[in-house]
Parts: sequence; C-alpha cells; structure tokens
Amino acid sequence: MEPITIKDVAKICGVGVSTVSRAINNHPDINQETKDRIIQVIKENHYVPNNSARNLKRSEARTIAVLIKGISNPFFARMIQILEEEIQKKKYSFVLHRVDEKEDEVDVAVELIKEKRLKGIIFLGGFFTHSREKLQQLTVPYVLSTVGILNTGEEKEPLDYSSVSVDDFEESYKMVDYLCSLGHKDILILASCEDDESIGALRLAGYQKALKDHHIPFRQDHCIYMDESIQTYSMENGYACMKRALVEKLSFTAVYAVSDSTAIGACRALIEAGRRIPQDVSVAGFDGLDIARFYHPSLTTIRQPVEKMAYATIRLLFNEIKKGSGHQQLVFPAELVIGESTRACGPEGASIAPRAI
Amino acid sequence: MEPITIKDVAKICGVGVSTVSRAINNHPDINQETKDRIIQVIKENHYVPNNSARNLKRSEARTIAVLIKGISNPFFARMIQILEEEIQKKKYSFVLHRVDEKEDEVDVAVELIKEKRLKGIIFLGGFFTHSREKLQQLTVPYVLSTVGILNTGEEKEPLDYSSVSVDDFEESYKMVDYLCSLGHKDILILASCEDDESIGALRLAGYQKALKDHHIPFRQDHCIYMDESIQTYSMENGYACMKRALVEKLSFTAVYAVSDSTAIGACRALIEAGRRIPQDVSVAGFDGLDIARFYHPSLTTIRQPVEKMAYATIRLLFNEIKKGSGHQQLVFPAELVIGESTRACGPEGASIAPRAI
DNA sequence: TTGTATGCGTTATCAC
DNA sequence: GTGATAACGCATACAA
Repeated sequence: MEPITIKDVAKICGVGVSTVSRAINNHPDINQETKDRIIQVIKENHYVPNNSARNLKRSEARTIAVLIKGISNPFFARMIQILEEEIQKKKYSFVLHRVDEKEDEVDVAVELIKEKRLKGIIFLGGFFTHSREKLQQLTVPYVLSTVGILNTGEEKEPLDYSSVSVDDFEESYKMVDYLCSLGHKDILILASCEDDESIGALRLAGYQKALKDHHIPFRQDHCIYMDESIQTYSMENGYACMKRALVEKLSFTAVYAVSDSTAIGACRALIEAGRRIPQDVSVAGFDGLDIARFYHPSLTTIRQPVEKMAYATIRLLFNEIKKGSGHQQLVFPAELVIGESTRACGPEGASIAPRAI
Repeated sequence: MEPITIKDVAKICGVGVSTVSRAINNHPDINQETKDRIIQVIKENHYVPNNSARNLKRSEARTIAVLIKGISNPFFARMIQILEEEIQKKKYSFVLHRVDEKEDEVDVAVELIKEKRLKGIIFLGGFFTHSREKLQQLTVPYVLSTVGILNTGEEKEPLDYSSVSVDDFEESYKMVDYLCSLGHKDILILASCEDDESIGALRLAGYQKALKDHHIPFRQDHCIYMDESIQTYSMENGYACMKRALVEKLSFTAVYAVSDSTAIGACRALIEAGRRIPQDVSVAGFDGLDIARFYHPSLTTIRQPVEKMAYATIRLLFNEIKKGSGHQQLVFPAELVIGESTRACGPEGASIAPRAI
C-alpha cells in the first residue's frame, strides 16, 4: 500500500497541487468551497503530509527545540511543561529531543537545526564544555537552562551564550552555612562522582567554603563520592553512599546530600542502622523536588525556582530571536526550605558514637 | 551564513556528489583514498547532512520510534533505557517521541512513519481506544507496551495488535485480597479520576471484586477519586485525596492508593493528622517504583516486571518486523512486595475513631 | 482564484 | 570507481 501524496489528492479533487497545498497551509488565496472539498478528500483518504518534504522545502518553520540531557530527572518535568506552553502560546511549535548522556548535545543540535529549520534551541541539563568554535556552529539563538557550565574563570571576554541557572556554589554554601549555624561540625557530604567538574563540583566547593568560614577543617573522609556503577543522584546511590559511611564508622551529626533523591536514599540507610532523623542525624538535600515536601520527615532542601527559570528561559530566547538582543546570563536565587529533617546539634542531637551494624 | 551542502563538499573535493554520498554512507564501491579525503573535508567544514532530505529520499531507514505518553512517569525511565539499548544492539536507530496527553498517539505515529520511514513503533503508556480502522493506518509493525486497553469484552475476534502489559485488574485484586487477609475491612481506595476508563478503572474493579470475595460490601464513600485539577497519580493528588477523606472523618484501617506516588502523598496527610503507619493505618501502593523501597516505612506495593516487559516488547516487535509473525498479547505477572507500611488489623491496628483535625 | 514549473538536499540508477 | 541525473514530496514564484 503506497502512501498517498499531495499529487494523489490533487488528482482526486481535480485540482492542482498548489491548491491542495494552499488548503493544507491555510493560505488566504483560495476559494472556500474548493478548500472544503479538498479537506474532505484529505480526511476520507487519510492523507498526511510528509514532514521531511515540508522541512526540506520550507524556508522558515517557526519551531523551537528543547534538548534535554538526563530526561529521567523529575526536576525537568515541570520545566518542560511550562516551556511547551509558552512556546505554543507564541505560535511556535515545540520539539522535545532527548540527548543521551554520551552524546554531544551541540552535534545533535546542529543536525536538528538543518533537519527542522529550527528558529531556536533550549538546552536543558547536562554540562557544557564546548569550545567557542564549536558553539559557533549553532547558527540560531539558544539558551542554556540549568546546565552546568565550566567557568574557566580566567577569560573575561563577554560570554557568547545566554544562560539561566542558579548559583550552585552559593546555594550549596547557604545550606552548609545553615547546618553549621545549627551547631553541626561533623557534616558528611554525599557528593557526585569524584571526577565531576560540573554542578556536583560546584556544590562540593560551596560545602568546603562554608566549612572554612565556620572554622571547621575539611576532612576528605567526610566526602562520600557516589558509586559510578550506579545512576548518579539516584536514591539507590544515596543509599549505597550512606551504607559505606556507616560501615566505616564515621562519626557525624549531619548529612548533606547534593540532591533530594540521594538524600532519601541516605535516610533509608540511616534508619536501617537505627539512627533517627533528625534526633540523631540531620539530613539535607538539594533541588526542592515534590518528594522533599512529602517525605517524612520533610527534607530541608534548596528549592530552585523552576517556574521562574522556565519563563526566563523563554524570555531570553525570544528576545534573541525577535529583537536580536545580545546574550545574557541570568542567575536566580534559590530558597533554603527548612524541613523537619534538620535540627540544632544540641544535647539531643549530639554526636553519637557509631554503633555496630 | 548559508549552510554547506553535499554539493559544496563535492565541489571542494573535486568529485561528484554521488561519491560524497558514498563516502558518507559507507558504501563499498569507493576508493579508500578519495573517501579519506572527502571525510577530511567534511570534518574541516563541519558539513552535516540534512536529515529531512535523507529521509525523503531513502527507501529504508532502519529506525524504530518509541512514542510515550506521560513522560514524567518515573516508571518509564528504566524501560526506555532498555528499549534504547536493545534497539541499538540490533543496529537500528532509536527515536523517542513524547506525545502530549491531549494528542492522538496514532495520528502522531502516522506522521512519523512518513517523516522518518519508520520500521516499527512502540507505544508506551497512555490509553488505547482506537477503532480498527484507525489502527489500520499504522502501516508498520507496532507494540502497545503498558498502555491501557479498553477491552470491550464482547468481540472475540483476534486482536489486531501486539501488546505487553500486566493484568491491572488481577494485580489490584491481589493487593486488596492481601489487605483483606490481614483482617482489614475498612479499606479506602485512592482511585484515579471518576471518568477514567483505563488502567485506573481496572484497578478499581479489582478492588471491588476482592472486597466482594471477602464478603465486604463496597462503599462508595470509601472510593476517593483524584482531584482533576491536579496531576493524576501525583504525590500532591494523593495528599489532597487523603486530606479530603480525613476531613470527612471516614473511618478506615487501610488505604490502597493506585500508584506509589499517590501513596506517598497519602502517607504525608495521615502523618500530619497524627496517624501512624502501619500501627494506625496500613498503606499500600502500586507500581513498585524505587521510592517504595526507600520510603520509610517501605511501601507494600505491586511491582511490575519492568525489565522483562521491556525485553518482551522488543522481542515482539522484531518478530513482526523480521519474521512477519502474527500479533501476540503478552500479560506479565506482577509481584506483591510486602513492605513495612501494612500490617494485620489486630488490636494494635483496630479501627480508630476519627479525630478532629 | 488557480495551475505549472522549479528546486529544497539527498540517495539511487544508470551510464561511463 | 566515478559522475551525471532523476526522483523523493512538498511549497512557492510566476504565469494564466
């Protein structure tokens, strides 16, 4: 069964292909009657235009692509929803494209630009370390949203991309500073992989800085790196990290996990070891996912302003598309949400000698 | 900056376009030297073939699409991972396409078949109520995986599609039967929307059947429907449902939520109301997500064999593609995982008079 | 208002 | 081995 084309429709209707094309694309210059007739025939014969042919021919296509790395991250769910709504509100069409952890997002983007005649791109998640030359292959406006960016710090040239993010270093500092202010001195950090140079590294750096400012020496053995054989930032990894720390009989009064999921996993391990939260150990997370609110005890966490960030992403992108505005880097403040999982390191919460497990 | 095309590459290399094409597509009939030279030029000039043009021209394209409804469902994360691995293992390329809740997945599929010259399709999630005529528009093999299917029951004609699923009715029955066997008689169900005719309805039916078999009358007021203004199956919705039940001072000793997330939300509401789990109220979920294992208390749930189902999906699809095998409906047994959130309805767990909240 | 012809960038079919 | 050239299915400039 050969698929039906625009020619077939034209033949059936006894009109030219351009008339059919006009009917499909809601062109003004067409008689309403012939249009109705064509639409009718199209429906009856289940004609569907071939997008490849359209994209090939069309010069401009009003479509925006969202490229997302780590699609399983629940953090992105709400964000995508807003992005889609806003893009459609602007009469653009929306394409969500997942890029694999091992793939190069810029390569994927370049391919999509050609294939779909994109008008703009939003990069979500992942980690950017592309050279200026590589970025120049992106011939349409784009915004990096909540993606880790390696700030080499040295170069002071104006950055040639727009971005929306939180200051992972600063926010992480905020959390650890809070824990310290509660009197905690032995604070474990469940950090990302050891060779991480992205968001995970920034959060670790914030932890170290906060300790320093509180005159608490940094201890390498208090830094628990995730198991590389398990999905990073997952509950399972948090559980594994915490187990390891318990086996090593580390002494601590607080645990700071660099993501909420990791924190939940850590909680499980602590509870199984007979530690109460927060009476025996305070636990804090990062991200501000739903689960932080609904978990018991609710998690102290850093809530990223997801919605604001999504709106800002759209704003930046369309400013570039429509007004040709220059690049802008927006950094949003996140909120320290104090939950039930942390408390002052008082007599009740004093450092307990590790028990056998 | 006009994008570079295959013609440009040919010109630069001083060869014909067909030679360049051969180089790109690893055709055998080409001199290794010229090929190397062409590849070199391609790299230097960042030439990227236009996929729209390729798809348009190519007769066969070895690609499989996975269409997924409700991409935020963490249940699908692992599934997608396996599907991708297996598809690539078979030297096919993999396209993940999210379809909106309001979109018609078959329409989207038909469009993609033409656009990408698909070889096969996997539908993930959502709910199928398409007419036979509509399904016939799908001109390539496809498998419905974990999608709700409206079984009109009447027609005994062989089904014209392949599917992989669990028996939501039976598994739901299993759970409620278990709760009953623990002595619970007042079991609340947090069901999906009232007008749901899909998976949610099946799970509700299983609940009703189990009650009946245990000679427990079904009470309409024990059936709490989700708030349609909130995302279905979310923690937030579970929380809202439970709050409502508590305000109405319903008396119950167990709560069965039709998804794990919903169960977590319900737990939060119960705890805030001073009820202990499982001492005062037993809580059960459905799906077997990670969170069920790591939550405290760990959730009693029905674990769907995600991995097996993913592998089976691939097997079915490729059997149809390669061997032209007929359709097959595979129903996998799920596992009742007994967690810490349920216990016998004994003296400790006796029905408590509802308290003021 | 409508039809015809051209080309989008690529692959496939030929000849050479 | 290699190079013209004809499709692929559609949108559009232009002629009618």
